[in-house]
Amino acid sequence: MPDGAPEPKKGRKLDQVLDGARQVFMSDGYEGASVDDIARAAGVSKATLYSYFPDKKLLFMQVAKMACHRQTKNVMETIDFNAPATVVLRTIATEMVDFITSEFGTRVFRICVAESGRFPELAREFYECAPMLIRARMVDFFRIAMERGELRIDDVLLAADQFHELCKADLFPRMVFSMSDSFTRAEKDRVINGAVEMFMARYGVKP
Amino acid sequence: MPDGAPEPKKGRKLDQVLDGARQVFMSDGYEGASVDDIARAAGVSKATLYSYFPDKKLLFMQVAKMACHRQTKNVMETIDFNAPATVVLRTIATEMVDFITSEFGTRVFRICVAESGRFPELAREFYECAPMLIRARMVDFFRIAMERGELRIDDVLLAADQFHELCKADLFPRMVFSMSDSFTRAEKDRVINGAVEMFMARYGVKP
DNA sequence: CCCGAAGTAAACTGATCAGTTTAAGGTAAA
DNA sequence: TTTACCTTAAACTGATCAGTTTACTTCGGG
Repeated sequence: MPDGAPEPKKGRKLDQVLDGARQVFMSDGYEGASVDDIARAAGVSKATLYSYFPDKKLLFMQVAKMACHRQTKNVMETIDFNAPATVVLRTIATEMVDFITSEFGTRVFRICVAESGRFPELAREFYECAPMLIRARMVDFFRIAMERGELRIDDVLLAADQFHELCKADLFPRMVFSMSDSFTRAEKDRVINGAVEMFMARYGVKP
Repeated sequence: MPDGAPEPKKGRKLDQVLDGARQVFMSDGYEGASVDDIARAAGVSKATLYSYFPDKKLLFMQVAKMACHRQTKNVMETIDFNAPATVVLRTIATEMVDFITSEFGTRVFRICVAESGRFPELAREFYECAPMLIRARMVDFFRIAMERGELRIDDVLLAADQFHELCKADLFPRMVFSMSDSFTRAEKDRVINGAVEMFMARYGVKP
């Protein structure tokens, strides 16, 4: 059976390698991270590292993929879609905002953008992981809420994307351009409330 | 008089150097661009290049700054703020969408994000150039339209940021993650109309 | 026509870094 | 204890690249 996806070989130190690589790639990016640094951070020799991964590129791909997948677990899992629309929207918005403003979220985004030329597959993977997955779950919710008569939406995909973007207002540029590195609860709430109110004004069914 | 901003010295070939550097930086990013490549693209010797700029970093700063400034000229200059709100909003949205979906816009954004660690001043400059300038002009317009009774907005800064984000729905992630490299008029219009309708639903004064 | 400033090609320096090799040290199962 | 494999530190290779230097050419103003 041909294995098209070259999974990394198993071994005692695999997790150490991945952990060290994650740390260094996250803080220095792809080009900025030297393999010697990674080996040091992993507490492993360079030779060992190269016994697990044939080159730096594949190591990076593995780390980035795992980070993307881990990140979209747990999200959207615990939401009760039968709550009122404003409640569900507020919950989703809060999660989005918390991710956008997290150190982790910014780092991953920055690396994906910076390396999207070098690793098109990675950018694609991230895109399908984060935005698309969230979008699909939001569309699920929209359909339920429309059935309940709470929302009226013609283009559900556009509506989902719009809500997603609304959650980035002000915060996202400031994070991405290193203008701020954290936000108060009040700053976040301003954006969250703004997004929910705007969304309901457009798509909410008047009582 | 101390000159805090070290302007590049003048000379016959300065423009050639800047042009070549712009091309190569745009297509390869900062790290990816080699000075030899730039000199070749500029049709200039490496020594000449170094006679204009003391190092690669300063050359890059100059190129990026010029690109940012050039980009925000002309925009928002030719808009008649006395037209009806929906017309003005549609015009602004169209310009934003065209920029977001342009090769140039994506390239500049990508480089600013990738190098925001290496060049914090550059990210700041870009941020103040693009988002802030547009935001300021939009706030001007909001005030006029509010005076006319067309809009009612409590938090004008948030409203401007929201409109800006709405114009990125769907298109922006696809561009930035290299999922698409161009869009049909219909795809753009869908987002533009969506943004204007949503904004008016939230902030428009009912007739 | 001449002179000095500006430009050029090409070689060179020094540093960094991905990836390899070597020779030795563990460790665990049989 | 033997055997087989995993790990290690450190030296090494080869490539790339920013920035410098050198010796030579070009060109425009006086």
